[in-house]
Amino acid sequence: MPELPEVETVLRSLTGRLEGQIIIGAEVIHPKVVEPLSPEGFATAVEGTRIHAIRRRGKYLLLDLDDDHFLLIHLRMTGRLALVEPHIARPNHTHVVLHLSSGLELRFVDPRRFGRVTLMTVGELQQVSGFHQLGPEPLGEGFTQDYLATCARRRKVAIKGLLLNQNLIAGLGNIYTDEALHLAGIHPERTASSLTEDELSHLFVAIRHVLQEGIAHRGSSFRDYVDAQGAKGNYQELWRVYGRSGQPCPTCGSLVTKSRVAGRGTHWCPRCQPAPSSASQSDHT
DNA sequence: AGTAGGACCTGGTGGC
DNA sequence: TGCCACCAGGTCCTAC
Repeated sequence: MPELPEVETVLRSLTGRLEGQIIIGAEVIHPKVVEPLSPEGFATAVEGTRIHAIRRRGKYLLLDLDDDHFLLIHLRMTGRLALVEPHIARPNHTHVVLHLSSGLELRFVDPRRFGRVTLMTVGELQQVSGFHQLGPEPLGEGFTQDYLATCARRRKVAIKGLLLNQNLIAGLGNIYTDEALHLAGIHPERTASSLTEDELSHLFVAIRHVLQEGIAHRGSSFRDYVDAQGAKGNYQELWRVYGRSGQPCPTCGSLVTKSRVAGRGTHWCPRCQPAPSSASQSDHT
C-alpha cells in the first residue's frame, strides 16, 4: 500500500515528464473517483489546462494547474498512476484518463476504488480535512526529536496509533510504522507517553531510516504498487517484520508475531520489542 | 480533546 | 470445483 516512500517514488518517476504538458482531454470512467465534481464537470474543467508542477505532501500527490487549480491525488491502498502510450491496453479498474499534449496518457487505476483524483482551487485545498491538518514531513526539517517527544507526551494512545496519525506525522502507514518500531526496539502497544527519552531518540532515527531505505529501494511492491512507468520497488525484500509473522526475526531469530494494534495488523518481534508491563506503561514524564 | 471503532471497497485466500 | 466468509488498510465519520 502506498506510503511516503511509494508516493515519493511515483513522484520521481513522473517528475520531468508532466511539467509543461497540456491536458487536451479527460475521461472519467468511474464518477466517484472525481467527486464532488461530476465526470463532465471534471473533464470540462481540466481540459486545456497546463500542468506546471508535480509535488508530494504526505501520501498526497499534487499537480499544479493553471489559475491556482490543483489535482489532488491520493492512491489510498491500491491506486496507481501510469504514464503510457495510448495504444497500450488499459488495465481493468482504470477510472480516470488524462490525455496529454505529448500524446501520452496519465491513467489512474485503482481496483479497490479507495483512491481519489480531486480538482480544486488553492482556497478549497486549505479546507480539505486530511490535507490542511497534515503534520510535518518526517524527512523534512519540521520533524525533530523534540517534536516527536511533544507529540508523545501526555498521549495515552499506543505508539503505533500515534505514528499512523497523519495530523502528527505525514506519510507513515502500516508497513513503515511496524518496521520503524522494530528497528527502535519498541513494542507497538506501548503507550506513547511511556516512552523514555532514549526510546524516542531511537524511534526518531528509525523512522527516518526506514523511510530513506524505502525510497532508496523505490518502495515496497507487494500486491499492486508500481511507479508510473510500471517498475516495481524491492523494499519488501528488506522487511524485518511486516508480513513475516511466523518467520525468524532478522536480528535475534525469534519468531515474528502478529496481532491487532490500533485496528491494524501489526508485526513485531517478542524479544527485540518486549511487551509492555503495566509499570512501563505509566507516563514517563 | 482525545480516542475507538465502523464504513468504504473488492481481490485474494483459506476452509469446507 | 465451487461457494462463502473473512482479511487487507488509509481516511473519514460518528460516538463516547
